[in-house]
Amino acid sequence: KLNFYGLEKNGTTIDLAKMNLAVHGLVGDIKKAITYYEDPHNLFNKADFVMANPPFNVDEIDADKVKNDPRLPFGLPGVNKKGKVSNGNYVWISYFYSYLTEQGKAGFVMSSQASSAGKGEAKVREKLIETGNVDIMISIRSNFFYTRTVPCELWFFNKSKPAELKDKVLMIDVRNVFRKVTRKIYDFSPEQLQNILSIIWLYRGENKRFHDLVAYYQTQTIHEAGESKPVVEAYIEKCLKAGELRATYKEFIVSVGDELSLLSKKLQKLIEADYRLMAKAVEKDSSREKQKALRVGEILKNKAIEQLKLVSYFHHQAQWLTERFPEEKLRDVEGLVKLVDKSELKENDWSLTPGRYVGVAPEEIDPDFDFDETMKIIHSELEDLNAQSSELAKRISDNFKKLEI
DNA sequence: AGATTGAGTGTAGCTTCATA
DNA sequence: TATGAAGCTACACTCAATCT
Repeated sequence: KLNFYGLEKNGTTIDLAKMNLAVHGLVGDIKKAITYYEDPHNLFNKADFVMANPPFNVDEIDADKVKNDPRLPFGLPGVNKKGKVSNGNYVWISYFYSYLTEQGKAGFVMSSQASSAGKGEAKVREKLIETGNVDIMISIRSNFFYTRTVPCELWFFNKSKPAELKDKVLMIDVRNVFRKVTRKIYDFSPEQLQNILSIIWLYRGENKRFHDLVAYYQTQTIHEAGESKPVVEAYIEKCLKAGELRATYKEFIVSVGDELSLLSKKLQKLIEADYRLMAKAVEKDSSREKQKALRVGEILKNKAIEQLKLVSYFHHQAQWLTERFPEEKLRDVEGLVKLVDKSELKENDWSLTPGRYVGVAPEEIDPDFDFDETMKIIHSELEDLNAQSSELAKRISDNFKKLEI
């Protein structure tokens, strides 16, 4: 059974935290406190797990008040001339570490600056790494927060690491793994989250879970292909030129693996092209009935495309994993992951920034982006807009003439 | 000592949305 | 459908601690 003990100085946030616990059916005690100076739950060496998202780069912690706090086992990170701790990040980090029991684990969000900061902060970091309990570091790109655009890093401590992983840190850089929710907000899709997690399974030797995930994606690809049948057939029924579409569909329904995904993409292209022909034909003769038929066609097209995309999507997920870890074992992957040991950290000023170790990823090609196709669409849109533009210019000019001033 | 940086700030001007 | 308030975005600019 888990008991939650929370600390927060903001009243509204306390209410939110309590609601969050209640909604998830959890029991917890959230106390109003300023964590820098107080430990009302007396958590020192008591927590099996620590989870936190502390404020970043705070510069108002009174150094005198915290300098003898037992929760700073690695010392003060540095004091500015105003008598404040120059940056609060390592106060938070030290506190989280000190709350852990002998087997405890911690995971928290942290400002990207902290993992490579110099001076006093580097000293604290060195001592922290020397414990051998820094487990995993993950870089997250900007726009994952709803209200701020800052990038961040996830830090994980583990005091019960197996002996062979002691003094090793798994560096993961997923700054180019994301899904766009809106123009300003990004997140991970459930599959992206699983894929990141599966790297950690390999690190922990839970290779079967990795294998099962790949197998799941493969089954799902076939399942989604099956689901595609009725929607694709519905479109073919109404389409303008059935020839090539029908032939490709015949191949599609009997194919497997890579070919299944390729044919799903080919079908998508053919359907898009056919729909464009359909739309062009209606423009010229826009009777109400034909307009209506076009709208039906558009709905059918969208349904078919959406479903076909799922086929290539799940196939792509399986491929993403097997390309990077072909033997279903952890290995260093350029730009994504590297298992680093203490000596390498030392050579790099004890930096814990994943990007520094994993290198730069080879540019990934968006599987859904087709340059020729996109160029064609943009070109035809431009032509329409140009036509409209010259039509409007002519009307404006005519209107001026009519004013006869 | 100078350059860089930032869970910075403020505001004009545009878009969106509810209302009459 | 016209109107105005609120919301949002892009831009210009701050300033001092930290970095080199």
